Amino acid sequence: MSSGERAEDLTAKARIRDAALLEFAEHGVKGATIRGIAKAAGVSPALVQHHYGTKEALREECDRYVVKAIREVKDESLRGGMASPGFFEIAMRTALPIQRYFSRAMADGSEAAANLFDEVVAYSEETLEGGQPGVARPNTDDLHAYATVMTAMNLGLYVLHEHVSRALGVDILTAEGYRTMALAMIDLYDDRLLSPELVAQARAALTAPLAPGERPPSKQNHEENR
Amino acid sequence: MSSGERAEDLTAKARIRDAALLEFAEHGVKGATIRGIAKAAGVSPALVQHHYGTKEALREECDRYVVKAIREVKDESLRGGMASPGFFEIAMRTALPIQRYFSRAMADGSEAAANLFDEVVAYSEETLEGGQPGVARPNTDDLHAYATVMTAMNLGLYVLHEHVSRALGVDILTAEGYRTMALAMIDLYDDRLLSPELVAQARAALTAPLAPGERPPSKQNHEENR
DNA sequence: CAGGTTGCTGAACGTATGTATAGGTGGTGG
DNA sequence: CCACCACCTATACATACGTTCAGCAACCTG
Repeated sequence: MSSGERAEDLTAKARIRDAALLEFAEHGVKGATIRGIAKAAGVSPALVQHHYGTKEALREECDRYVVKAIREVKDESLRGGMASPGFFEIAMRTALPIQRYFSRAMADGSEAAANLFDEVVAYSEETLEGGQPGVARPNTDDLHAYATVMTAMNLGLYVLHEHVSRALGVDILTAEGYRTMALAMIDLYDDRLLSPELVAQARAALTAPLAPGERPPSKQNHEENR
Repeated sequence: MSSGERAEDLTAKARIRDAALLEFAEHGVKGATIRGIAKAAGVSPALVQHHYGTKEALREECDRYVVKAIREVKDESLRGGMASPGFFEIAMRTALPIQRYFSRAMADGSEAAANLFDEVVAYSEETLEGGQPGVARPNTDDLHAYATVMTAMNLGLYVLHEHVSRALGVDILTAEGYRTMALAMIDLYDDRLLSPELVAQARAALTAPLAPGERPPSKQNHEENR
């Protein structure tokens, strides 16, 4: 962690790992090449094999490294007795290549990413359940689904960071862009966007129309006329 | 959009396109192969080239097709004079392969996906600004950022559909799973999760703390002191 | 029926990529 | 000095991939 390392201070093995992090994040696991990673790390392609064996093993090492780094940040912020739900903190204190790799792994779908997702969901669920100071216990029948949706929404902002950054005109992976985004998030979370009537109506539409015995409609939706 | 077509009723060219949609969505643009697409479509690899020339051209055709389909659904729901912000409707009325392709394209990053994202943001912004019945105008200084974040969050649920579905125990791309997710979304949007104190605190922390000596952000909206 | 057009296939080619092998260099211990 | 070992490289090889090409069958069109 700490990201205080200068590129030249690292061993070749570590430089390869860091380069792989970025290449995998940029082009996806399939799109990244050993040769590209080697060039980015300033070594020969053969050295990549020598240290990590296969491309798949290198990817698993990246998974391990990223999971470990994120866990450390998470635990650290837990020990700090944080007030906020933790997303902000965790996001900002995690090094940029790790964020990018994690976001891409989420979309690409690796086992490690899946485990980490579930872990973040569980963590959110605990936080929401436990009632951190300033964080109300959500008003919902299904806290797990609530935490899942909330987690996916927050992570989604990073998975789509390219588009969010473009729309906002600032890279959200920088302090300035992150601030713009976070402020909008707070506005959104602090907002009661939908009127009580519309909420009730939507809830009714979603809970009712699955008639008993009816097979879930494959894609058509309910009649919404009046 | 109908999607009432049976697989065998389609021309080979259309079957190739449909197969490409799914293969691109499943493995990404780089991961999908001409041979794999051909096999899925039940044709020879050479026919893919014959109809679409190159892999890149095939991808562009998929982009066009998907953008067109989503626009049609969007326009249709607009003409219907919808009440809700539209995400639910648009999501549910779009055929599944198109959803999957679009979600993946968002993460992979194609030009068409970028344009569509911006378009959805603009559409959300108008909807929020215009004040649909039941939808309050958001309480924010930066409506564009608000709409951007909201759009990314909603789309993020689909980009991460694999993980959301796993955590929820139901495929959110089915009616039942979608219902579970949508109910949680409504709970979330209807909720004031953060206490006013915490919100104020977070806002203060985000607007103030650009360290002294650090260059002030060029893009700030108003009131920057300290 | 001749000629052409359309839809489609099998085989082949050039290239990029993951991986395996042999070798080379520099420092360290005996 | 020699042997060893960790670190690193150049080369080679097999595979998978995108793409090209020649040709076949069916269907018009005159």
